[in-house]
Amino acid sequence: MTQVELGDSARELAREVLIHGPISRADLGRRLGLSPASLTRLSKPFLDRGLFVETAEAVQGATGRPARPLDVRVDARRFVGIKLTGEAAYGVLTDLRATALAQASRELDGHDVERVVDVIAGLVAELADDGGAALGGAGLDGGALDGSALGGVGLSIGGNVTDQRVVTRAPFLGWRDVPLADLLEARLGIPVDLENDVTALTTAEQWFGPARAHDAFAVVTVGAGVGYGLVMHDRVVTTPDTGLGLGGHLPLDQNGPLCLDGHRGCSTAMLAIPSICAQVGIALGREVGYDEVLELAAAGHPAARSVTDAAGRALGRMMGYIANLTMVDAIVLSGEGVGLWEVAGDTALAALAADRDPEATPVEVHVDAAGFSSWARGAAAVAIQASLARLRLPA
Amino acid sequence: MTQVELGDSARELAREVLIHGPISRADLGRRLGLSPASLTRLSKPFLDRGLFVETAEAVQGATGRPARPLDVRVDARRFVGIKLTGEAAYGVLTDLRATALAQASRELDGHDVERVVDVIAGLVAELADDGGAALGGAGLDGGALDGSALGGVGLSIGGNVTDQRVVTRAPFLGWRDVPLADLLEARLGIPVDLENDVTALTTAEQWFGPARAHDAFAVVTVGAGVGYGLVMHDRVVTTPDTGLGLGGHLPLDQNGPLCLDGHRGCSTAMLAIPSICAQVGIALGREVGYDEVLELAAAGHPAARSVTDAAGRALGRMMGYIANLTMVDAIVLSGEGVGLWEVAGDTALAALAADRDPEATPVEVHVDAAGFSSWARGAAAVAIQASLARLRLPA
DNA sequence: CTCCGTTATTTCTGTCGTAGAAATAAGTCA
DNA sequence: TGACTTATTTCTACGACAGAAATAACGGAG
Repeated sequence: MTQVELGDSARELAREVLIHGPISRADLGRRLGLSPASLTRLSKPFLDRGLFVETAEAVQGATGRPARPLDVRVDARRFVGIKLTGEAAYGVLTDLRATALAQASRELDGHDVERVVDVIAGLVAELADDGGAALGGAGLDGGALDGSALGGVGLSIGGNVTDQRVVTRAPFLGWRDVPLADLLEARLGIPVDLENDVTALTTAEQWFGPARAHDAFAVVTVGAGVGYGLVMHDRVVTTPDTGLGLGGHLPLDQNGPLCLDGHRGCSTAMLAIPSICAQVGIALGREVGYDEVLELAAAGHPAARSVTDAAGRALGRMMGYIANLTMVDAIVLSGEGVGLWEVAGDTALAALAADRDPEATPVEVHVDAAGFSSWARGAAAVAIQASLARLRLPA
Repeated sequence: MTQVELGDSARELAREVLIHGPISRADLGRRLGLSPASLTRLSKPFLDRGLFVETAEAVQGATGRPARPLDVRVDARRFVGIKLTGEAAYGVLTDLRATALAQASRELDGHDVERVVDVIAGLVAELADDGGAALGGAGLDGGALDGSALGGVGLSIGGNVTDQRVVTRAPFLGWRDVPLADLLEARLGIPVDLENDVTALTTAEQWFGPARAHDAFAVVTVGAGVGYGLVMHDRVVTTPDTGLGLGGHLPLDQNGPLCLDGHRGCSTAMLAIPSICAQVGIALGREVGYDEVLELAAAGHPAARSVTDAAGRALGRMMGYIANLTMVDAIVLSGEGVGLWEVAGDTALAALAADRDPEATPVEVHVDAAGFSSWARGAAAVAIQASLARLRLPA
């Protein structure tokens, strides 16, 4: 009756049920290449623990013993995801499938590490309280599975993170080698896992997003800048350069505006919110917000229309490069700037089609309209994933 | 003493020794995550069969029991690789590491399947004879391992191949659904494996190329067209679109010439041999061959220089897109058009650097100067890989 | 020259994860 | 009600693995 960490097959089973549940043992066996006997053996500890539940699936007209599909108990634990920027911490409370239950944010009053830790801890406590979840929670393998405890906190940040423990580089905060996970765990008393923000968001899309059935897809985020993530062979691609934002400065339009780095018509210059607002603002002779830009474009205002059309063509071209070079057939658009899709999505698709062999598989484009909270939700996904990785069940 | 197919660990061991040998069991254990006991158990059948050999590595000054590195017997079998185009079949005879031992080619006298099969069979027989290897050979698990027999034939083709058995689409030959592997095996009496030509070449670079230590890299081929292959997480990326040549028409220079499909400044228009020759030919007012173009450019001829510089910038830009979007840090250039690198490689590297974050990992560029025979060698690599996949050893 | 220390490899043995086969279960349909 | 189908469980054997100990082959110090 000792608790042991999950073997490879058990871990894959847990992930498969989390992502595709409810699902029968027979289907799981087919997907995982395991025998019926193994499925029974491997699922029993999860069922005994209460992490898996069986649902009754009414399938009318099918012969044979009815399947007893397995699912995860989504409210077993709550998780908090925090997206940290240079100005604020944005948080979301979620269940085991990263479904947002509450959200909140707090501004930072400076970049001093201890002050930031204070703000984050306060935000976590607020979110936990909102969801009726106690701090000082336990992993998935101890205590009641009734959503009354936090399973963990995920925190994502623009920059480089090492081993999910240390922020090695965070340009917006001016940080180097900050052991943020340890500091937060000391304050909160629950596990904390860090990740680069684009990698975190990509992880969320891999496990919980509309492209989760694809074993290869790309993620493009549009916001203050342009971010880019990639999943190949069912694994998020990360390298030592993750955090530099290599997708943020692709040449897309040689007649476009300049970005801060002096690149004419690169992805950030063409797509980022500040750049789009600035271009339209010049034409209007006044500052203009992003929502207004999109409204003006939707209403046919010439200057707004011109800028968003060029942005749409640039986005389509970027998706063409992505699909043709990474050979993915699904792309997820996320971030607070995806409102652009409403006014320029058709233009983007036309540009993509122009750069793509007509015989090639069509590229699915999924738009995650959740806006900025997707970043925090990505952080929650990191916490969920880490929680599963730490899980130990009776042998 | 029954013969069984290799388990996963044994197969990985064979591949690791083939790619990185000579290598000690201790190092193999570290690379494969296996215990010393497992290394001994798994390597014994290979040693008994004579496929592995032990080398004595003189390491002066090291303490402890000297290592007995394992290597493959490269001359255990010969392999033939055939690259089939619309006009000819090009062949190469290799050893177990795809090292070319002989090469030959034969023109096709039409696209009739039976006639093409005749030409290929003749070419294989010629190459086998050149290398003193008998047809009607055996797999790696039967007969003497002395290079006196062919282990198999690989054949690569531009287009789509299914299960390494059927050419489902070959535009240059006008073929659809041709069971070429069966037809050739009936004629030759040895295993034949088919593959898309870019996938085959990518496989060869993965197992035997200078980038083989990277678990992710891209391959760009320059020739009559432009081809593109990708390895991610140590696996060649293939999709149903493999064969369409999605890397062949990337927009790279909006002031470039047109390709046959009407794309201005796409990769084929900028880099392919026929396009470069045509551009220089227009300036010279006469037809000009590729070798002459490169010579003129090297000598500073203005028109040739201009065309190859533009091509270099386009290549650099393409490599920038590849590295930034696939996150690889190695790119292999191959094909009969890589002579371009001699005259425009510096220009290409400068263009790549301009599109790449200066803090990002430098991208290694490897140039495979073997020319057209790389295609045939790629086909041989497919045969070698398939031969290993079919291997059965005593339990 | 002998002994000690180090590293590599082999041998022995037990453990663990797996699947095949049979049994059991729960439905539909005639 | 019985036959058939499909799902799941139980029982049992097998194979792959690693831990530990033994063996091997060196270099270096005394």
